Amino acid sequence: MPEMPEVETIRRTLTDKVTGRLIADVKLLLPRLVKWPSPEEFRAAVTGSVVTRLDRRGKYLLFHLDNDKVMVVHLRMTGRLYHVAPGAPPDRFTRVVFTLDGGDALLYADSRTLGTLYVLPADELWRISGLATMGPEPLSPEFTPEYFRESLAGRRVTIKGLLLNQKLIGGLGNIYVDEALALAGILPERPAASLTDEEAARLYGAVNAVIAQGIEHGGTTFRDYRDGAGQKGSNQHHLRVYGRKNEACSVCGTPIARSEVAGRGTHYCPHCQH
DNA sequence: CGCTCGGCCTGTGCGC
DNA sequence: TGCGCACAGGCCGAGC
Repeated sequence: MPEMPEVETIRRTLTDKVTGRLIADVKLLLPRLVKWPSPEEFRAAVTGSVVTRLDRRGKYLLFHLDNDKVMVVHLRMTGRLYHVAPGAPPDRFTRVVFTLDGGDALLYADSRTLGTLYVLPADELWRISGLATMGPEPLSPEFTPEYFRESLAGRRVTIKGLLLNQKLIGGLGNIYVDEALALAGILPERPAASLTDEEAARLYGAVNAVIAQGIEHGGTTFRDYRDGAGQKGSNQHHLRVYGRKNEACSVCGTPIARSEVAGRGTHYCPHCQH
């Protein structure tokens, strides 16, 4: 579910709840979600450790532990990670329970069970290929207009497909790609290399803008997404095209269209985007 | 190497 | 009301 703004919101809302806290117990209700090492080793490594820092890279959350290991969580489509008080009502989709020393807990819930968990020595994070190959993130110093423009050169893939490629830009997903293209006035199926320098500059600014807006509004909740306190985001009220098929474009009134680009449901304004 | 497609899983909402 | 189908915010690996 979550893209960079959602994962960043989870990180921000969870930081104070977990930093400096002892993980007293780990219940793996669905052990196959642990991708590295074995579920037994995962449980042994995490139990009894203290969280020293909570980081994010792209859509990955990184819990640094005081045993020089890092617990890595990727929520994929429907994962949720949130803090609950002692005795809180159970989440129907709870897959992992991290009980903290105060009896409160960090829950990992996931209806489609596509999420992934790992624990690794801090210097072996390269074992997670998606982390090792991730490109620069929007709003980061490495993500420059020049980097973006050069990334488009010679690319025959659609501009939407390129924006979704985590090796080139880390953290974008289906919602924010559609939103950035709408803000920039560019059609999703355009070949990446066909963008002019002016269009590339506009899209660069739009990518940063929609991500910043998503974070500002605490993420986009359509169905499953919740922040680290279990609360919904509000960015769904500020979207231009995503999920608005047949609704009037806020700029020109033309009905928003939906098609498939790069294998994903795609929303755009057929009048404003070229 | 670049790119597309199928697969992974389960739940929900819609049309009939 | 019940049923089948389309669709879902991500990513990896196979194959062209």
